[in-house]
Amino acid sequence: MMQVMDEQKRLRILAAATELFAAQPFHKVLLSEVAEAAGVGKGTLYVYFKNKDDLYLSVLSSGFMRLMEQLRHRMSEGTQGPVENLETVVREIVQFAYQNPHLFELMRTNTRRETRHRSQWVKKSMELRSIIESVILQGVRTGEFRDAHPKLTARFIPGLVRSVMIEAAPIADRATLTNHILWFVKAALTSKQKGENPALKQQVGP
Amino acid sequence: MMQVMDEQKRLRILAAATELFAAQPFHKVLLSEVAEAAGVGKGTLYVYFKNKDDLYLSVLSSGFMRLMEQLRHRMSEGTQGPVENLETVVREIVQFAYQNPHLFELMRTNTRRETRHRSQWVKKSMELRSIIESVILQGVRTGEFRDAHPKLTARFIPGLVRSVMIEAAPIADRATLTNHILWFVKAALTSKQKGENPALKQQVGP
Amino acid sequence: MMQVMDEQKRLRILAAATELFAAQPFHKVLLSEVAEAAGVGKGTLYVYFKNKDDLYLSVLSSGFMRLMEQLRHRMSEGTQGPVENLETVVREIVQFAYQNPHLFELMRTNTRRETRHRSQWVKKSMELRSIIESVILQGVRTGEFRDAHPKLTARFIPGLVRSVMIEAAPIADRATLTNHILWFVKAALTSKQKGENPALKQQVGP
Amino acid sequence: MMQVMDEQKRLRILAAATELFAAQPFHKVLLSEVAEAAGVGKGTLYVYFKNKDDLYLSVLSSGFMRLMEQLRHRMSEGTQGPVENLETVVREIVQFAYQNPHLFELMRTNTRRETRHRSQWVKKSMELRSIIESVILQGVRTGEFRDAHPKLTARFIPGLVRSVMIEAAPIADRATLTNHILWFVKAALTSKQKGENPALKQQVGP
DNA sequence: TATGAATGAGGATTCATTCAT
DNA sequence: TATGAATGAATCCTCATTCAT
Repeated sequence: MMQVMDEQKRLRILAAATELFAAQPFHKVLLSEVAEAAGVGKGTLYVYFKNKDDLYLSVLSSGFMRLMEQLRHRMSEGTQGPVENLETVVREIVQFAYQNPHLFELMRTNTRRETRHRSQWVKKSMELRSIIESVILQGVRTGEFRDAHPKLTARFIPGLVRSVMIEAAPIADRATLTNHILWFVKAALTSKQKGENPALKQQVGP
Repeated sequence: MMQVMDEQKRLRILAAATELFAAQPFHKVLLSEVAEAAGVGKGTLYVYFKNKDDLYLSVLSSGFMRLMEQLRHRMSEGTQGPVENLETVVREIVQFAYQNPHLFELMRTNTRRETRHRSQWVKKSMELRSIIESVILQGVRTGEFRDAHPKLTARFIPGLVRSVMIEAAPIADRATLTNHILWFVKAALTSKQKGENPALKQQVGP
Repeated sequence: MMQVMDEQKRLRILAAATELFAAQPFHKVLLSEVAEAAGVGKGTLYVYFKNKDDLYLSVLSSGFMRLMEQLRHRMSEGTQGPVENLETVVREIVQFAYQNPHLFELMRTNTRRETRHRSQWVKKSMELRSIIESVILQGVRTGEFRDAHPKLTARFIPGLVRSVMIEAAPIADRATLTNHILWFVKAALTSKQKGENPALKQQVGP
Repeated sequence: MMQVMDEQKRLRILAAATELFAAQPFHKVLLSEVAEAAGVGKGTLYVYFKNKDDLYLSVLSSGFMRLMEQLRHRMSEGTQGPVENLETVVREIVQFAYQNPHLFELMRTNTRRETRHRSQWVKKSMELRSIIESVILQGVRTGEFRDAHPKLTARFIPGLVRSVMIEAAPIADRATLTNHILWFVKAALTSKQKGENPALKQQVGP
């Protein structure tokens, strides 16, 4: 009854909302402001989104999907060695974080919540993890990386990037940050350090 | 007026608020729920806290200060080698994260919000960073660590821990997680990797 | 402009609106629902009706006029005794009520609302009353009926039918209801009961 | 958590709402007006009522209960003959209709709808019917009344009164109306008319 | 000090109506 | 003539905050 009438308008709203939600906490963002920023009427928001929550979740969800799109695209461009691939992945995430600073800050928890967005989010989230994991596994296979728990590592790398972006951005420029993150991750994975990661008490789940 | 009469009550409120703020975004947390969870009247909240923002900041601030207390205490117990010290710091943070899971999830951005707490937060935050940084510097000095930007590293280590706790906790037990974090950080810092971190374009700020 | 082009469409809208208005109070009936039920676009409603109020009044008015048409037709078919005429009138109203259950439920108050329909309504309403009244007067003249205030009686007979239809329909079949109403009205008007209806304090108006 | 804090205030709100809902259609009644008329803040309405619908239903429900209260009270005052009892019942209903003209108009359909009010309404509704029915049965037993279907008659008498009040009120004074209704009902029930109400096709339900 | 009923500013949401196509 | 996407005025409702007890 409303489906995709004007995708352009939907995107304009999404863009305006992204900016505003990133700049202020949820409850300070007025839908009237979103509407004005998007150049549409207040009622129009409700044509494209169920309500404020839905709009917010859509902002998160769509941003995340954009990241995945780019990542999948880059990864499919010919095969590289694990180090190169790791660089690509990390650079891509960092670049995305720089291009969507607000959005990246928003990628916290809140996705736990209900709704139709949930499933898409979970799916994309898993896809991201598996891309990272496969890169690590590739390195382990070639002997260039060492990692007793690629699954764990894969899970927290995006969060690590986010953490750096938020905490360290104020004191370093983009190139420095990117290099530092890359160095840190590569250093960890290529380290010859021994004796760590003793036998696991418990199997690591999926 | 508002001279705290019952510290126990204040702590009960803080504990209830911590849990709720960790479980939901700020605007979904109702003060009536906080009051009920704490077993006090709604009005009582205003005896101990200026308003909702103040309560929120107090939650962050108080938890963070607890962490600092412990950390400073542990660090003052005799001098150790940099690796041991790093282990201590990381273990302490992880332990704190386990003991205050809700609080730890809260350590997001929101430091934007100003109030009287702001300054305390900034101060404690700086203290934590400088402890971590000094440990890294110690290692660099002894040649056991390599790090072109200890300041940056110091900044994101707490966030790294947070990220791991949140993302990876569901699929691994405590010991595994702790070891994995320790390994990752130590591996990175002790790596003999070369060629990374070229000259900085810009001075790294304070 | 707005010259009705498709009488069929107009009737479809009217029928859909009748059903919906009968099922829910005015403010719960959405024009979007009416449009959908009628199988037309929302904007089309405004081609045939000035606004929501106008549509509502048209529903009442058109239905009522249909009743009057039938009634006038039946009454013109030769002259009968007052009892037969009363039977005809009541049966006709009951039959109409059965054929237009939704519409009949709608015959509530709302004549308050003004518009152009108002006058038509009032006119038709008066015509119905006067038919009923004339039948009663006929009976009074022949001595078969007794009624100190035919005007009053004439006014509430349609409402009486409506009341029976709504309240009693769930527990009795059509024949039973019809007979019961007929019996009730005839019994009242042919009763030999005395002593009631003392002198009126005030003239009964038009 | 809110239950019956100040019954007086609840009644003030109910009274104000009754007046306003009777004077205008639902959607024209503003809660801000109700609040002002009741001398309370807007938010207070929501302490005592779930929402606008709930307030509306409460108005209907409470009014109806008031009628039942009075009626039950009057009926319990000593035993009378069926004619006297019928007079009492009808007079009581008429009197109530005069005292609550708006409310009486409201007693249309809308109760079909959901909610907690529903059950109370149904219960009171049944009680009213059974009082009327018992009076009719009493008369049938003493031979003073004739009625093949007291259940049906009992069901529509309140609606009959309502109908008269609405349709005929504009042209007659109170005494005239009351007497006319009484005469009509008594005339019908005491009529010696014969031959009506042939065998029923179907049992009359509860 | 503790409370929770009362409040009303603030903002999300609805839906009749318009108008470009 | 027919449409339905767009609109924003109109209002319901929320919830942090106050204050009398």
